[in-house]
Amino acid sequence: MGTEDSAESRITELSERIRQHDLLYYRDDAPGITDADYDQLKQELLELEAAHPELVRPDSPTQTVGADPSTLFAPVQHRVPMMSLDNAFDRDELEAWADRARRRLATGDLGDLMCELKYDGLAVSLRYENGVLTQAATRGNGRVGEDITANILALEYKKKKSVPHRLPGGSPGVLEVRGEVYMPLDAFADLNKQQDEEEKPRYANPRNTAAGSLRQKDPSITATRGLSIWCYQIGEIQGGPTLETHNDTLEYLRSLNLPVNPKSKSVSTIDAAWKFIEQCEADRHNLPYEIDGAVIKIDRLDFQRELGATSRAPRWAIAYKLPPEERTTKLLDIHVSIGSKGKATPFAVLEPAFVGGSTVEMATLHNEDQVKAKDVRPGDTVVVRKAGDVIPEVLGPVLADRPDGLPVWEFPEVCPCPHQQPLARQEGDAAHYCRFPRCPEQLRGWIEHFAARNALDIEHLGEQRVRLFIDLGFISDIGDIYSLPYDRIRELEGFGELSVANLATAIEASKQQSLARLLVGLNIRHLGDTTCELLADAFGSLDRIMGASVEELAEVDGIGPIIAESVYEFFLSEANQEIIQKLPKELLEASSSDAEAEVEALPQTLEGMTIVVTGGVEGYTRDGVGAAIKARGGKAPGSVSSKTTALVVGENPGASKLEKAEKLGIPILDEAQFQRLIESGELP
DNA sequence: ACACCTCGAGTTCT
DNA sequence: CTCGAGGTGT
Repeated sequence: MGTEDSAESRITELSERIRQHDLLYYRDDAPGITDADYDQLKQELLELEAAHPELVRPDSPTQTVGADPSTLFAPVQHRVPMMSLDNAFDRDELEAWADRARRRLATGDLGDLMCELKYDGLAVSLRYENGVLTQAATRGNGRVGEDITANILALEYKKKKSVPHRLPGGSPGVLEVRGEVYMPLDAFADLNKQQDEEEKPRYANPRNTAAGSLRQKDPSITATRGLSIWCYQIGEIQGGPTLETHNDTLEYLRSLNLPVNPKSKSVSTIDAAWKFIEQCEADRHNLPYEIDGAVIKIDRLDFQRELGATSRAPRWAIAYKLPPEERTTKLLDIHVSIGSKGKATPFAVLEPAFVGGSTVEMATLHNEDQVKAKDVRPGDTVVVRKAGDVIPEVLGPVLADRPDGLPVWEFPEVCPCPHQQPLARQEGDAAHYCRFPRCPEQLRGWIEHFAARNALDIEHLGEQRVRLFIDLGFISDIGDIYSLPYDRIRELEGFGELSVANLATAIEASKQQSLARLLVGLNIRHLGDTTCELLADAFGSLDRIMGASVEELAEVDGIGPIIAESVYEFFLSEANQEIIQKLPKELLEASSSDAEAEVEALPQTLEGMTIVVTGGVEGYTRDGVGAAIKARGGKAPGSVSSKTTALVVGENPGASKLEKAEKLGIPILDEAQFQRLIESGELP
């Protein structure tokens, strides 16, 4: 009894003292105690609480309210949606935004503008109730994010620029703050130094590493990553002061010891805002953290309310995206890769260059004409960038740096595989092809294609293993996949009992796949997912497709003479017929997918509509969205055209589709509107 | 014959 | 994402 009492009073005392020191540290910026002493107090409290869990109070300074590990990454509904921002890529677009806003405002005047940096990190929401951090969540899709309270609490909160667990006295009943969690460049450098010392792979860039760090299941790992945060917005506030401008908001957040970036600037003209942007661009690499642009906001909050928001972004703010980074590097050589159907694609082999957040060593050059048009030659210095922020692209040579007499690159005459068979380009074609039927490169491509997700979907049979099995002579066509010598595989290095079993199970499961997927796996020229589905639906069985004439094949809507001929030719080949004989009976008897029954069961709400999706939609995989649209009678092509009924904009949308849809005046839907559309077929 | 949709294929890196 | 090319409608 006595120990319980003394423990309780000691806990109270420790909590009080720690809270006092927190206040001194945060509010007054004047630590009243050394770090070591502070840590000792904290340690004692932690130990006491561990010994007497029933005495742990929710507002204890060690707490971890809502930080129950089981809630980590649980969905969190944002009470006020976390919207994304519209983008401007040049001065004209910035002016256009300002004009639109001016026209919407009764006064016709924007008032002051707040210019802020756009930090390259992860948007998060922090919820304080009565001054205590109760919940932290990722942005997610803007409406629903993931609970990361435990990870946020684990950040070294005594360090400035990190997240305080408690706010100073007099803070509002409810305060939901938005900010960007980022990894400072020095923390990133330290982490990589550590990786080097431990001979582990380096992390590619601070943004992804910050994201990965916040996604740790073990918060103590997150704690070591040196993450920081910049707060820049209030989502919800109850019982706080009256704020009139965004500038007030920033000042207020600062007064609560929340880290607010000092580089924000208030200006009164678009001209000055543009100057700020230019300054950002110039300073970009002198900052201790990464930015990817600037944000311009209308300062007065009453103006912000008057302007409101579109379905996806507020009208009172615009993000200026810095142009994708371009770098020069050496073009070491141009090699050719052979695709599963024999297509020879030239690609640039580059001196590794760090561009747009990752190191680039290769980039496709598409075909001979593209190489000629760009006139890039091995030995050139070339300009490289990331197209759409992801795919490396060679823009062209820096002619001034070209060595004298550098020879023009010629397309190789033979296949890079050991058989060195000729590569030929047919009249009217852009591509070269290797036509050697037993080309090992093509075989590898075919096997990979057969096992791929949209075909037979065989897990655990990836590039490495395909290569290995071909080299060992285990596989010389797709039929061999079903008679792999497991006894010998078991003896290979890197194959345990479990991995062999996994592989065997995955191969066994693939026998249940549909006819359409089998067709995809057969790797027939001109046939892809869509056309295979068409054929499967029209004929119902492989037998009937094999027995069909060119004319019968071409009768299918969407199949023309060229595809029909290609299919007919494929099945005419004796070699192919033999391979098909080797496939398991279940597969050969596969019928057009069972999904058909379900398709009919769904209400055909999207009949006659063509819905294009950009970005990821909550609750669906990328392919899944298309399937959901098609299952309801709609079409889901990959690009926007004048026939498009609506464009659905999800997470991380592509700029090109959005732009095109805007130009064509096609309705743009957010995820909520898309949900409604799917359910009822109603366009907003 | 032509324009405009679509589709397929190859591709990068984490 | 980008390029090339087949299919379809005018």
